[in-house]
Amino acid sequence: MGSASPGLSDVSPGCLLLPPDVALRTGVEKTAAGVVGPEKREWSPSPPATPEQGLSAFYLSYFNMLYPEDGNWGAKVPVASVREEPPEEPEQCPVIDSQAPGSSLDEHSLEQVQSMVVGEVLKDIETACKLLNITADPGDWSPSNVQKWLLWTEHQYRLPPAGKAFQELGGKELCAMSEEQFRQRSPLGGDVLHAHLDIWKSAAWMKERTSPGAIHYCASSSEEGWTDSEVDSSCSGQPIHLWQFLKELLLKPHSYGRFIRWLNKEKGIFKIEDSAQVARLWGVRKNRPAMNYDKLSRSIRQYYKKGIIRKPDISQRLVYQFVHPV
DNA sequence: GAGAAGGAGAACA
DNA sequence: TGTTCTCCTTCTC
Repeated sequence: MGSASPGLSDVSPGCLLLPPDVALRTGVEKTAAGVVGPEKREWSPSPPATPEQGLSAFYLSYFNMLYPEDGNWGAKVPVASVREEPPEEPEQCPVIDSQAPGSSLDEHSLEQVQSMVVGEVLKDIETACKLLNITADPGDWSPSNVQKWLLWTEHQYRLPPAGKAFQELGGKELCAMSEEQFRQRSPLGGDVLHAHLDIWKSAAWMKERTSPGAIHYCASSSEEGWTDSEVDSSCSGQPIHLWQFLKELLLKPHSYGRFIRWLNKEKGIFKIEDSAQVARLWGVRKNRPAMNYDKLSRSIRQYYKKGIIRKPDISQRLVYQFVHPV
């Protein structure tokens, strides 16, 4: 446990997860593969039909739409960023043309970009898997997993609730549905849900291709001071504890730093910046839609007696401390 | 008013 | 049985 999934090892560990804040900031128009919004595009991700059809290009196009104006991206990749998409050609999956006149992408840097993009998409899904405690392959989902994924995706992209429309559907049934069927069940967000499911299916497909065997995400997200073995519960089959969940969020500052962050990592002191969001995430994780911070904090306080969490010496609101930080 | 603290009982694996 | 959820009251900031 705690090792990076095969096929991801060549990916830069730099965290550029699909952060909820990005999703929330940009809305669905940036995500869902551009299938919604005023500039609706008809691009719907599907796994490459042939090995020659590069997966990297597939994910790169996904990334293009995910972060079309992410200024930091250019700084992270020391090469020319992904080619600007022309306003037209909505039917085509954009392909990077490293030979294009004026392009400063050489083959090496292109590979760097491609591998990073693929890695980030997979890490993104991996994060959701861990938080929701579901497998990466939608085909394996139970109806309850499907509901979790729906709840998650709806929140991420501010879609209208569609859980009831997909009730009793397992992953296999879900995967077999066309975009039109998604739209019929959820007229307002069905296309987005379908696009996202497509991305998950593609990722699972690729994962299977690159690493024969079971798909399981037990990725390393280790940052000094905390070890995955004590935090990553999602692969153990054991129900996750709240304190583990909090550590998981703390380990993903790029994704959840707006909600919860370290004040003093060495001492294990952290602050819940957005109590409602943390409670909501916990509720999604535990399938408790009625979860709120009042209840979550009560659970945290139960840890006082157990010596897992305590209030710091200088007590502050929304600030807690892990008794054994390492 | 929001958060903290803690009692008490229920639910669940 | 242990853990977490839920509801509640009281107190503090």
